[in-house]
Amino acid sequence: MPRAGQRPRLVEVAERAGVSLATASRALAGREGVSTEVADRIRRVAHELGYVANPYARTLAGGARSTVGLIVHQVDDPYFSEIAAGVIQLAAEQGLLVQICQSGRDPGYELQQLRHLIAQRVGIILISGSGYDDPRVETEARAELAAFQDHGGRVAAIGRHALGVDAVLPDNEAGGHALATHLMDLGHRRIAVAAGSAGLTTVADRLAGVTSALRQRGLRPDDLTVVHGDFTRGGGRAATEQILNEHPETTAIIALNDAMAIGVLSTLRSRRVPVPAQVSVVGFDDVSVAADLAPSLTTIRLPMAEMGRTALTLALKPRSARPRRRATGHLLVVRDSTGPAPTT
Amino acid sequence: MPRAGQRPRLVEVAERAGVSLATASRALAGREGVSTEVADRIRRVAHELGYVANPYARTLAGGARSTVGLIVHQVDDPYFSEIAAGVIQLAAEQGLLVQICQSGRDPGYELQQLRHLIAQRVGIILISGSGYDDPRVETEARAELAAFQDHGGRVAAIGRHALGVDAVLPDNEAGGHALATHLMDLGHRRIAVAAGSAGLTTVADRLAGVTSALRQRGLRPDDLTVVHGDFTRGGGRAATEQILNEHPETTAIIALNDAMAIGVLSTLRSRRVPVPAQVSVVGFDDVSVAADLAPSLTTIRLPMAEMGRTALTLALKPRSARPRRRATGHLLVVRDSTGPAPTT
DNA sequence: AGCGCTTACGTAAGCGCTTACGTACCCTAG
DNA sequence: CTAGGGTACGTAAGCGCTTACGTAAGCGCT
Repeated sequence: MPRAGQRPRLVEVAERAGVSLATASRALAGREGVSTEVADRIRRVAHELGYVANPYARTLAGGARSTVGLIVHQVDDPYFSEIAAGVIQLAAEQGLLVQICQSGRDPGYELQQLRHLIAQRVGIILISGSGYDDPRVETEARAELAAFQDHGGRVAAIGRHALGVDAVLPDNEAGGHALATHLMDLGHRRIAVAAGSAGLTTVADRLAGVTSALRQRGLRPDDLTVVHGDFTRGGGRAATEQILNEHPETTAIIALNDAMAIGVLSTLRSRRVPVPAQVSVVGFDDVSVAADLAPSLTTIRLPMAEMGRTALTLALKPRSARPRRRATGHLLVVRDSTGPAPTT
Repeated sequence: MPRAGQRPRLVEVAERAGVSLATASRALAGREGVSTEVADRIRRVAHELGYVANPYARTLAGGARSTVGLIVHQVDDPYFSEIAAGVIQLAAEQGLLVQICQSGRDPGYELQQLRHLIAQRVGIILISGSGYDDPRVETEARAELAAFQDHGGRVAAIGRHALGVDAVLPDNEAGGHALATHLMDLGHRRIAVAAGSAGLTTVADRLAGVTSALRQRGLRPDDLTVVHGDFTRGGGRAATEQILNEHPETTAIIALNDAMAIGVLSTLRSRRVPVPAQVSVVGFDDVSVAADLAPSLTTIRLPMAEMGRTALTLALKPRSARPRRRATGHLLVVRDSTGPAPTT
């Protein structure tokens, strides 16, 4: 009996198709043990009725997980929102819904969000961030995720390793290497780095690439100034102030992500430092505004949307014995923010 | 009996507190009919056990809705991601999870996402967009939402009206008026508008504000060039090309959102048109990069995050007889992209 | 003392689905 | 012709929670 103004239930479909509840369920789940003829009829009736399974009942009864949880630092940071866009798009194609959380770059709060997601019985969790800088939190998160996976949950990390879960990772080190090499090719020798928090694996890796490139060219670590700050525009501004004040001889600033690079450019502009005539600037990520900045930003392009999609793809597969890694490509995009080092 | 490696259930809490399931449920829901003493004991036990209610069971049984659905055009557009950030933050404070969908600016697809959300029994739906430009889709969406609300669902719209639901709305017309007035105060008479799709209410309203301001100053409609495009950076670039080619006398461009303004600035730069010396540019929204562009963008500030929060607040209240409206403030932020009209 | 009313709690009936198990049937082999 | 086995389907037991209803105790009142 259809109930006035209510969504149809599985019983309605079953009745109209003249079968039992179990058969209807099996047919719609595509499970075997139903003759093709009957299954077709059930599917047709379901479609006619506009039947959509109630995900709460389905999950309660132990059925398919229909939602994926996504934890990002900040949705209004383009790096994360572009990743999120990829995740959401693929999820929609698969008929999955995405539950999104922000950790606000606070490891403790991120752990809390993670627990919340687990408590909410979200079946799949994607974490897009840059590693925990608090080892205690890292340990707890790892334990939490392990337990979650043991109960059949699926997890994938984006741009972050050392979490004991599947991960999609850009080659941060190679990217850092490419940036530094590009600058040295242009004659820069006095290079400063505007880095994010020291504890983030992303920062460590990108920085390692930079230093290894310098070493390859015979530059000493002394030639490199590293200022740690926040992976935000504000962090970039603060870092630039410090660099300009303490190392006025700097001719190139490597921001370890584009958000910082935007802050760097903004501060240089207000300080009336011509870019790239006096100081060259590079970023990392290639968020979409990077091309529209003035000057347009030389940076490392990361396929953010694709990284999000890949992570979801990984999480959709059954768990493997050991965590999988997926590398992503990267590309040095040379634009107008870099130029030859000034001849003093 | 606690089951090994499983999350505790309500029964476990009830048993340990020496009460029945019903009492435990009532106590944790904060419902009356439980003595303070017993309620406290139950809450304490629940906390000790790390009990978190299973949202699927809770929803199935007809309890509280624990997730809010949010439909945006594109998560990687700062306007939407800043709104989303507000929604997600407040939702987290309330212990709600946010299901996010992208419509990709396609009304048909948006309707589909809406249906999906409804089919998934999401209890609260927030729509952040700019109205449908397809009247058939609009009608269907309206019907769908009405039925959803009749079943107890809650809906709020952000920056969009005419949907028969609660809405939080910036005063787009006043904003448009303020921008045009600002430019005319600077002596501009040849003004062009880079507008989004003609069907969007946001576009219509902002444009109406612009034209009314011109009329107030005695300018004729002929003095205004309006080019419709996409509410994106690409749309801004295309519009600028057209404006520059067809109306080279233009001294000021009003982009009806910041994304377009970024495209406008980018094209002017590559065309070597000095801003604001030759052409002034204004945007609308004040997305956070606006201040960091070169030149920094004069625009109308909208409290995006707050708009998101307000929408959720509206949706959390019981439905009122007639749709509620909440106005948001707006503020003209003058920066470096506007200056006196060139004296020909 | 007896009545009704309120308060505090327990009992049990679902919510809509999945799935283990049971059953009827047909086919083939002995 | 019967035993054994496979296939297609039905029966019913939950999943973990909310809540309508029932009940017992305590209170004031006549």
